[in-house]
Amino acid sequence: MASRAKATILDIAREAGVSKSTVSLVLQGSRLIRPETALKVRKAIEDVGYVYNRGAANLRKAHSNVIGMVINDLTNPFFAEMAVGMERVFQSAGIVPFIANTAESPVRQEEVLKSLMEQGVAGLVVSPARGTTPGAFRRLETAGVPVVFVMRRLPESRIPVITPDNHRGAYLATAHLIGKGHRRLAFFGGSSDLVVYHERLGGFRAACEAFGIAPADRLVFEGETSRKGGIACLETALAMAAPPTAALCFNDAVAFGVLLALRKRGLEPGADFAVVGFDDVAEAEHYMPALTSVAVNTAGLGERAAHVVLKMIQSRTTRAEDHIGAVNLVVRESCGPDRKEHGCAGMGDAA
Amino acid sequence: MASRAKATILDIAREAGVSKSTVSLVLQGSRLIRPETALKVRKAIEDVGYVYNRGAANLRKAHSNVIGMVINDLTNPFFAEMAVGMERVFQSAGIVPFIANTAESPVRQEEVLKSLMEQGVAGLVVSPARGTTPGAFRRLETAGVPVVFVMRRLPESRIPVITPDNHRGAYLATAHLIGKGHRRLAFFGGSSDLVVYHERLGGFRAACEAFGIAPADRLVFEGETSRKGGIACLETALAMAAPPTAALCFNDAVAFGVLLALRKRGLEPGADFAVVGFDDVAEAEHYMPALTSVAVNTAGLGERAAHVVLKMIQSRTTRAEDHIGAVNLVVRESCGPDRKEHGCAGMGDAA
DNA sequence: CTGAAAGCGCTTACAG
DNA sequence: CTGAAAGCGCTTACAG
Repeated sequence: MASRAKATILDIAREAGVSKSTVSLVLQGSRLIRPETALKVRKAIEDVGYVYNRGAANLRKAHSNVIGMVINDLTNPFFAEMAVGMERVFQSAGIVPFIANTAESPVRQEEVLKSLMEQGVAGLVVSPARGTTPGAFRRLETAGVPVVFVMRRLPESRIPVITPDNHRGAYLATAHLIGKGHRRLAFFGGSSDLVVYHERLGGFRAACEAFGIAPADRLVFEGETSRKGGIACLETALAMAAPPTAALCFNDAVAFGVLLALRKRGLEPGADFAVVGFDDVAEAEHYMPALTSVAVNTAGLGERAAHVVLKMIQSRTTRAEDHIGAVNLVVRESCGPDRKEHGCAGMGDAA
Repeated sequence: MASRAKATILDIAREAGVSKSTVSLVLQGSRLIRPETALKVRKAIEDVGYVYNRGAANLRKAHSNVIGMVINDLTNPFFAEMAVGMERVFQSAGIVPFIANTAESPVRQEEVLKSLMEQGVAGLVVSPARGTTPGAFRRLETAGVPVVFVMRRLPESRIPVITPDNHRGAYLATAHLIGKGHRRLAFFGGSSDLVVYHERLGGFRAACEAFGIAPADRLVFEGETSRKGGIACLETALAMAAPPTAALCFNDAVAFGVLLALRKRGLEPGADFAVVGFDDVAEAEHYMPALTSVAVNTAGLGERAAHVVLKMIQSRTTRAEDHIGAVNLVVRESCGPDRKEHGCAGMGDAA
C-alpha cells in the first residue's frame, strides 16, 4: 500500500514540466513565479502526493523553524495551562511547537535538551526542572540558541525570565488574612530549593512584618507542593500547642489538601481555619468551598514567554528583558467572614 | 559569544587527524574503529563543541527516529497521565518523543499532522480530536507511517486502537448501582459524536436490561464532559417529576460536577443520590466524598500504545492488533451504603 | 520568469 | 581498520 519512494521536488518538476528550482520557488511562495506556472506546479504536488522534507530544507538553509517547549510537569494542570497559552501564540505565528516533558528530572531534561539541539531548534521556552544545575543550559547558550524561562528562574543565569510577581502575590494574600482578623499565621508547603518558594515566603514575611505580626506568630511548614503536602502541613500545625488560625499555601494543590484535611477533622474551612492558595488554577473556583487564591494569569504568562522567544529568534539575539507579571487576589469562600471577635474587622484588605 | 559556524564532522576529523568517515563511524558506535582512535575522536568532539545534526543524518539515512504523540487535550489530567505513560516507554527505548496538543480541534490536528510528517516522523500515537474526519489520516497511511490510536477510535478506520473496555466498565458500574438498590438510573454527560460514548452508554443499557430495569427508568442526559456538564445534568434530572436516584457519569469530571451540585443543593452525595464516575483520575480518591469510579489503567494503556508503535516501526508494518484493556470498579464513598428500604440489599455486586 | 550547478552535514558502499 | 567519493532533498546565487 504505502507508496514507496516518496516524491521529491524532482518528481514534481518532471510532472509539471518545469525545473526543480521553479518547484522550490513555488513551495516558498515566491512571487517570481507566474501564477499559471504556480498553479500547474501545485497540481503536480497534489498528484504525486508530495510531502515537504523540512529536514532537507533546514539543512540547506542552515536554520529551522522548530521551537521547543520543555515543561517540568505536564501532569500538573497549572503547567499544562501555561503550555496551552504558549501554544496559542506559536500557532498563530504559523509554527507548530514541540512539547517535551521532563517530569521534574534534571537528567531527563538534559536528554530532552540534547535531542532538541540535535533537531536544530530555533528557540526554546522552558520551565526548568527542580534541581536544574546552572550549567545545564550552557551548550544552548554557546550555540546561540534563544532560550527563555517561564515560572521558574535559576539562581545565577542570564537567561531571560517570565514570572508572576510572587512576592507581591504572597503579600496581598497575607494582608487579606490579617485583615480578616488572624494573628497567628502559617505558610504551608513548598521547599527551599525553588527560587519561587523564597519569593512567596518573602512576601508572606514582609506582610507579617508590615502589619505587626510577631515573628513567633509566623509559622513556616515546608512540605510537598501537592494535596498530600497540604494534608501533612495541616496535621502538624494543628498538633501544636498554639496552632495557627489561617494559612497561606505555596500553591493551590497544597490548599486543596488543607481543605480536605479540615473536612476530615470535622472543621469548617473558612469559619474554623482560613486558607488561601496560590496560582488560581481552574479548579479553585469549583471547589467546596471555593478557594481564595492569588491569580497569576497563567496562560498570559505563557503567551508572553512565547512572544519573547519569537522576537529573540527574529532579531537573532540571545538576550531579552525579564518580565514580572501582575497578580491579583481572587477572594472567594475559603477564608470565611471576618473574625469580628478580634476587633480588627475595620482593617479591610490592606496593601 | 555564540560560537558562530557550528562544528561539523569535518572539523572533528581535522582536530583528531582522521577522515570524516571515521568520525561518522565512532558517532554511530561502530566496532570497526580501534578503541584508541575512538577515544581520540571523542575528545575532539568535546573540544570543538560539536552537536550532532540529526537532520542531516536523517536525510542521508532516509528515516528518522522521532516519534510524535498527538493529544486531543493536554489540559485534561486524564490525557496528561496517559501521555506520561507513553513517554516512559519511549524514554527507556532511548528516544525523546515530541508531544503536540490539538486542543480538540480537527483543524489544529491537521496542521500538527502535516508538520510532523514534514519533520519525517517514524511513527505516531494519537488520541484523535473530537470530530476528526475519517480521511484525516489518509496521507499518513499512504506514506506508510505507523500510527496507533489510544483511548478514542474513529468510526471506520483500519488504524490499530488501544482502548479500555468501556462497555464492561459501564456494565460493572451500573450493576453496582442496581446492587445498591437503585431502580431509576441516569447516565450523565458525553455526546454521541464520540465512539466511546456509545460504548459506555451501551454497557449502562446492557446492565439495566440484565437486571430488569424498565426502559422508562433508564434516563439519558447528554452534556459536556466537564464539571459544568455534570452540574447541568443533575439540575435537569432533579427537575423531573420522578427524578433518578443514582447516576453513572460519562467520566470523572462530570461526576465531580454532580457531587458539587448535590452539595450546593444541600443533598448528601451517596446518601441522597449515588454517583459513579469513569476513568478513575488521581483526584477521584481525594475528593469529598471519595468518588467510586471505573479504573481504566490510564498510564498502562499509554505504555501499551507506545510499545505497539515501537514494534510497528521496527517491523516496518502499518498494521497491528487492537487492544482492549481490562477495567475494574473502584468502590469508594460516593454511592453511600446500600438502600435497604428497597429490599434489594442482598443482591450484592452482580456481574 | 526559469534552468544548471553547487552545497548544507551526514552515511554508506567501496577500495585499500 | 581508514580514506575518497557519491548522494540524501532541498535552497540559493548565478546565468539566461
